[in-house]
Formats: sequence, C-alpha cells, structure tokens
Amino acid sequence: MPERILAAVAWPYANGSIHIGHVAGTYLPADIFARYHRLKGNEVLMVSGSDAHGTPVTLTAEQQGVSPEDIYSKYQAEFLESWQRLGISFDLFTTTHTDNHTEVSQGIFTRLLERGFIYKNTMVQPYCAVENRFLADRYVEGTCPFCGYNGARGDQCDNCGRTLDPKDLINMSCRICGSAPVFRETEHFFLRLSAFEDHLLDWVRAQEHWRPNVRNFTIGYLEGGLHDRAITRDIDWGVPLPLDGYDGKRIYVWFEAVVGYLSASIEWAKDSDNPDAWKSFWEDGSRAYYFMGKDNIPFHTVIWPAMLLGYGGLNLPYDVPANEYLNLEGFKLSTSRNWAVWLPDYLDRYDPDPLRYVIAANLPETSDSDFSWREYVRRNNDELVATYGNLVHRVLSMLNRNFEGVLPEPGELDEVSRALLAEAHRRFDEVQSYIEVVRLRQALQSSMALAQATNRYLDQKEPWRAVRRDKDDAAQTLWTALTAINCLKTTMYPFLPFSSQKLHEMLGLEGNVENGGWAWNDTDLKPGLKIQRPTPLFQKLDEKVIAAEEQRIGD
RNA sequence: GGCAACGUAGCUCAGGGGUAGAGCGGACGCUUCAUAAGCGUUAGGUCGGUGGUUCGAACCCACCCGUUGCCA
Repeated sequence: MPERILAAVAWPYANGSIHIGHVAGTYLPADIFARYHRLKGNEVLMVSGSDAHGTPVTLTAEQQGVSPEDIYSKYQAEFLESWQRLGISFDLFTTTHTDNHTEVSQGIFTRLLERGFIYKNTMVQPYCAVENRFLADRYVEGTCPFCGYNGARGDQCDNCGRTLDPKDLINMSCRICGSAPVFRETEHFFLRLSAFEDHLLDWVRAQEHWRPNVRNFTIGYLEGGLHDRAITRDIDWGVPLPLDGYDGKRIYVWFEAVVGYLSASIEWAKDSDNPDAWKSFWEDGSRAYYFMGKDNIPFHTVIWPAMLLGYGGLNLPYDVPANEYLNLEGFKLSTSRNWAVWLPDYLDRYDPDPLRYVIAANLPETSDSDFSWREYVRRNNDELVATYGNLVHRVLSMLNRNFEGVLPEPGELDEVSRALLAEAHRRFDEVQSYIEVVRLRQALQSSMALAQATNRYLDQKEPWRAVRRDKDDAAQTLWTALTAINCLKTTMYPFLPFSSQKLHEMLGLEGNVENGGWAWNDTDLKPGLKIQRPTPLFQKLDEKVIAAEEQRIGD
C-alpha cells in the first residue's frame, strides 16, 4: 500500500539568487528524498515557495529603490528556472504573496485568536518621528552594549554576534534617516507559545528517530521555557490582519511564512482535480518531512508545531532532517562578499548532475562540510567519469563492438557472476534503507560501491580477452555487468536523474526511467535487447576549471 | 553569557567501549575493453587538550580550547 509523504521544503527569501549552500542544506536533500519515494510508488507532495514578505526583501527593495513586488517577482521567476534546470522536482513552488496564502494565514490567525492562543497586548517599539513610522529591529543601529561596536543593529551585533533588543543599543539611530528614534507604545498580537511547552516537550522527547542535534537542540530550547511572542508588526508589506482597525499592521513574517507549507498544499490541491486532496497529506496516514538548514530548526520543531497544535487536526512533523552548513573553499558563504557559487551562474556553464553528485557526496548531514572547485573537478573526473561513467561506457562499447549491440544470452552463471548480482541486490536494499532514514550521503556511497564492484568484476573476468577464446564467457560477463549497470541506473536516479534517464535510453529501453519504479531484478534485461551506441554519461573537466572558477569567487 | 552540534590520516569525510576506517592524493605493481579510464599492494594518524570512570576509551563523564548555529 502506497505511503503518503509530504516533503515540506524551507522557503527562500526572494531577495537574491539560490547558491550552493541552499542546494546542499535544503533543496537537493529534499529532491533526492522525494524522487526516491515517487519512484517507490508512494504519493509525494513536495512544496515550497518564495518568502516574499521577509524583512530582507524589503531591505533589498529599499536599497535598489524599487518596490518589494519587483524584487520578489524577479527572484520568483529565477527560482523556478533554477529548480527546473537543476532538476529540483517541486510539485508546487509558489510564493507567500498570493491570495490563497493570505486567506490560509488569516484563517489560522483567526482560529488561534478564537481559541485564546493569540491575544492582544502592548509593547514599546522604536519610532522614527522623521519617517513617521515604527522601525523594525534591524532598521535601528547604535553601539553594542556588550562589545562597544558602533554599527550594531537592533536585532544583533555583527561584531560580537550577540542577539540584541533595540532597547539595549547605546546612541540608537534610524538607519533610514539617521535621526534618533523614540520608543512609543504600540498594540500587537501575541502567540501564546507558553501554552504548548509541556505538550511539545513530551512530543519531542518521543521523536527518537530525529537527528541528535535537532532533537537535543529542541529539547534544550523547550526546557529553557517558551515566551509568548509578538506576531504582528507596524509595517505595510505583508499579510494584513483579518480584523478591522489594524490597517497599519501586518502579520509578522515568521508566523506567516511557516503557514506556507499548508497554504501551498491547499493551492496545489486547488490546481488539481480535487480541491480536498491536500487533506490526505496533512491528516493521519501521511508523514511530513521538513527540509531546511540548521538556522531554521526552532521554527519547525517548536513554533510551527505549536501553531498546528493550537489549530488542531493537522499532522505535526514526522521528521526534521535539518542540515548543517556547506562552506566554500574553507570559508562560510557570504552573499554580500560574493563568497558563493550562484546556481544560475553554475548552470550556465556546467551540467546539473555533477553538482548534484558532488554536493550529495558531501552533504552537511552531521557537521559543516566544504565545497571547493578542486574537489568538484576531482569528484567529477575521478568518481563520476572514471568509476561510473567509464564503467557504462566500457561495457556498452564492448557490446557494440563484439555483439553488434545486442545483449547476448548469459548462459548458466558462474560463481563470480552470481556474486556480483548478489552484491547488486544487497546494495540496492542498502541504498533504500539509507534513503528511508535520510542518510543520503551514505546512500550515494553504497551506490558507488556497486560501480566499483562491477569494475572489479570486469577486471577479473577480462571479457576483452575472453571474447577471442571463449565468446560465451564474454557474453555472460557483459550481460552480468550490464544487469548491474541497470541496477545502478535506478539507485542513482534520485541523485542523478538526468544521467539515469540518458542511461535508460542508451540501454535501449522505452519511455522514462521513472516508469521502472524503485525495483530491480536480474531478469530485467532480456537477451536480444538492442543497445544504443554509447556517448559519455559525464564530461571530464579540464583542471583549468579550478583556477578559473576560484577567480570568480569573492569581490 | 547560556544551550546544542562538531573537532579522526596530506585533503574531503565515515565510524563509535576491546588490536584505528573509506575515497582522493603519494609510492610500487598488474591490465589495455573503456572518456590515458580499470584493478591490486603499500606508506600515513598517540582519533582537539587535560583529568576521570573502566580490566580496557577515539568512543562514556567533567573541565578547557577551537569552529558553527540558536537564544535573552
């Protein structure tokens, strides 16, 4: 019986391009997981979208002197193109700037308000008399009370890294006009997080399948006590409150953005034949996996679950396989310093699968990991090309040269051949169990191990010699090797979808590689199958690429 | 400042109480079907530091140092 899997993928701020850090932390793992489950025949809903209302979007718009709409719609279009080119297979990638999202967010707000989980209170906020508006935390700056740094923002100090409150700043000034803001009382709505503390703690403690860092971090967070938080702001860009008399206020982005998982599911259902289809992914019988980077953990293990509990009737996350960070050439990514590899840029110059491979082989699942162009070229040339691509190429070439491209009868298999097929079975199961528990790096490694074993098998059997003195033996060897390659085609598919499709076609098989499902049998390839003339699965890269690409990084 | 994770061979990373692991790079050898690809052998580390628990610790505990993230 098919399972139902909701792959809920973190929403990128729509104020800049996607870079390899986003790919490694969030989008590639989600895609590998979703592709595997679809292949297995499970019902998968993979959704995400642009976060159009985050403060970064407003800031970028102001810096460029354009509207927030201009910014988010530009990047929304670019994101969609990036996903398509890298093969990130969203069922829906929408934005938070839709009527549907507004309705769903307001619906949640309203029900939580009715149930007493949202309440009204006053707070003081910096107010700029010159600009005539309240200032968000990061719109004020001043001297850090801890380290004395002059350019500290109201939300945090970039020098010592401490999180701040605008009240802490010494000599606070407005970042827009430079004048000194005053503190003024303002009315806001608060989420009663404190009401969910015990329930959440019990729930998280029971999630023993979570990654230790995610679970321990969340438990610590909850044990520290939950404070009610303001979920509205005095701004004009964002989702309006579903109440009269609050025209100058909006629902704050961290409350509204996480609702996106639900609103996107609903939008997806509206677009399909069945507007209620989203329910099957949010009610019993479905498992929800949330993919994101480590900076996002508490929103998905505490705040969103609290909102769901308050709303009632919707699934809590089943797993939150948050990733650590991917560094670049030994240093952390910095968009402002251009210390990044931008996805649209990359895709203009190289194929998608090598990037998917290199990042998947080095996913930051347990600790920060590093991407370097040297390692990229090395893994492409020595692993993808030499171990996997070349294996395919040598076997197909021999079949073409010696058997007119027709898969021969294997005859009765000898012990070595049977051992290889046994290993293929074992690796196939191994890849599957690793993906199921979201250990994707390990899954890819298991898959590569089969490619290595097949190379070893060929070396042992030497079909290029056997073809002259014992053609039946060569036939058996090539049939066996190709059958193992057919297994690789499937186990590699979640990681390397483009290459697996290409391989599928070179094997002379009809249709799409997806049609075969997550299945492999050593009887799948029938003797008589007409093989295509092989072209290399992967391109070898010149070492010059390393220096050329290193040049592009940085200011 | 508090909490969490991480710190293992030249490089990138696994592992995880009982004689240190993989891939790449280095050295040596075999092979030539293949995108000069493949295969084998080998060198290399007192597993961040200091104490402790234990018959035994890289693995458990405490403290310290470093890196990263989150928090008032």
